Amino acid sequence: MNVSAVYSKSSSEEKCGNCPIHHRAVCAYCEKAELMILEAMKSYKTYSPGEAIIWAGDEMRYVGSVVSGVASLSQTMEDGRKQMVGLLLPSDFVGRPGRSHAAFDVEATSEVTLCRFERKPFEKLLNDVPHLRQRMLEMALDELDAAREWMLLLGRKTAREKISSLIYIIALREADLKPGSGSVAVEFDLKLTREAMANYLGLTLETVSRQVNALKKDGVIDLLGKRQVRIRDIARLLQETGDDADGGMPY
Amino acid sequence: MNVSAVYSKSSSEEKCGNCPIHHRAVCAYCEKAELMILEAMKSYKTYSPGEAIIWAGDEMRYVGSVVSGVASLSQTMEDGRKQMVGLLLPSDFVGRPGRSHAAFDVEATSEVTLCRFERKPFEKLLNDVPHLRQRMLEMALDELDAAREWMLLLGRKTAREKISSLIYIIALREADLKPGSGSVAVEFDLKLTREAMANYLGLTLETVSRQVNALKKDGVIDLLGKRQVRIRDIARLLQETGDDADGGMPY
DNA sequence: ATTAAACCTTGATCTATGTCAAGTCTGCAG
DNA sequence: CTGCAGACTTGACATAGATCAAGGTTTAAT
Repeated sequence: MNVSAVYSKSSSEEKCGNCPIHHRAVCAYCEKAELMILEAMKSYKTYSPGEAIIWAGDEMRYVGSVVSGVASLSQTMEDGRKQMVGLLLPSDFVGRPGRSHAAFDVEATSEVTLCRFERKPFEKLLNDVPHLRQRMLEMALDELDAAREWMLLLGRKTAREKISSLIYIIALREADLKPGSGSVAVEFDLKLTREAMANYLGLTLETVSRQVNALKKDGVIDLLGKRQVRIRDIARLLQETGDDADGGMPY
Repeated sequence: MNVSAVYSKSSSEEKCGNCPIHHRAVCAYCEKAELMILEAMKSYKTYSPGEAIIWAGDEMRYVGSVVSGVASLSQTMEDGRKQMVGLLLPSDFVGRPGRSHAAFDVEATSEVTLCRFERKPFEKLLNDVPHLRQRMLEMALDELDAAREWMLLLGRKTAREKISSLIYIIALREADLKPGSGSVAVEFDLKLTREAMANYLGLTLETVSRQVNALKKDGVIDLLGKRQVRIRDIARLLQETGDDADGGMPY
């Protein structure tokens, strides 16, 4: 099923009220009247896997929200070393208001649908609509916390802990979107190649492959196809991440 | 000379107009009238080197700006592995509005003076004063960019590149505060122990020591005392960081 | 059905950085 | 001046993860 098609076709589906990410995105706090302004401004665009959404240094004409799919924010060094610096899942915001050019590359990892606004008018709106800027600040601060959690992972965790953390985080966000899945065995698609995972975790793809299979061998997860993962025991997985059982994790 | 004493003694020095960080801090866009509200609310507090400003999990009664000195934001794993996730230099903001408990540890690295506001009233102000929330959002987004730059460093750079990047970044901020120092040989105090550097860079202190001395041996920097550094050739140092000569660096 | 491209796995080996263990230097308290 | 603590350096050795190399699978196009 092609989820994005739903959003690019029928205009009756373009009502913000029906939007699956409405309660989490920048627009989360907006009221009816405010949503109508956004509705008038927005346009959907769908990108295919591997397609570039914007390159670092490009002029940033649009900003917007990920409606479906997974995109990656990344940086590349001159010699080709690449580091993902953000994983953009549904409801995450793309682009930085108040900056005319993109600081990082954004690429569609799976098929991605964006709900876009032209940057300039959106910046104006940000000044005029309190609910919008309040949510924007909140999201920026949440992302900052997430980035800092990730710094701990990159700087201090072992390869096994890194892989476990990634799977755990994706699982949490997946479970969140499909509510009602308590602590039953969670099963989902990673939507990332081994190489993409490696770039996110600061590892090589070979190490990712070895560690994923080690987690399988040790009975922490099952693999049903290369990217389809079932978590056998969430508590066990959490242990493997090296994180405090309770603490921090702002996800 | 004890800089902080200046700010904790005479009340004539507590005018925001005289404040050395006024043009960069959260209050940067505030007008006279707005500054007067802030002046009425603020209090200074000085911490000695090594002292904790707040621990992760503590209730966050105050937020505020670093006026002088260096503080570190960090996270510690149960087994003691520690990662700094932010270096707080003068004008940087401490604390997260909209959150009641601290997510990270904040410690004074050198002697640190903070310009503090009680969190609750400050949050209210953030809603009422457009200039304040505008700057707050801008600072959050800048920090997010900086955190992402740091993710590249942690995930992909070699030890030598990491050390070079750290020295380069501190040098830039130092030079910024003492304007007029063009591309002359910059000389400054790192204000960080080898261990603090290691925790920031995701290395061990031994590796930091070896690489700092290697940079000295290779004529990139001079050491005048353990933490006093002179950069012989800034362009050369920039090369050693592995970063694009032009691109990114949001500092 | 056959082939090719993209992705993934697995093995053998190498190396940057960590770990462990002595030291050295500096400044300060007595 | 002496000794002590904290910060730093240096060496020898260990190892996690990188690198290099060869196949294996899956998907989809011809």
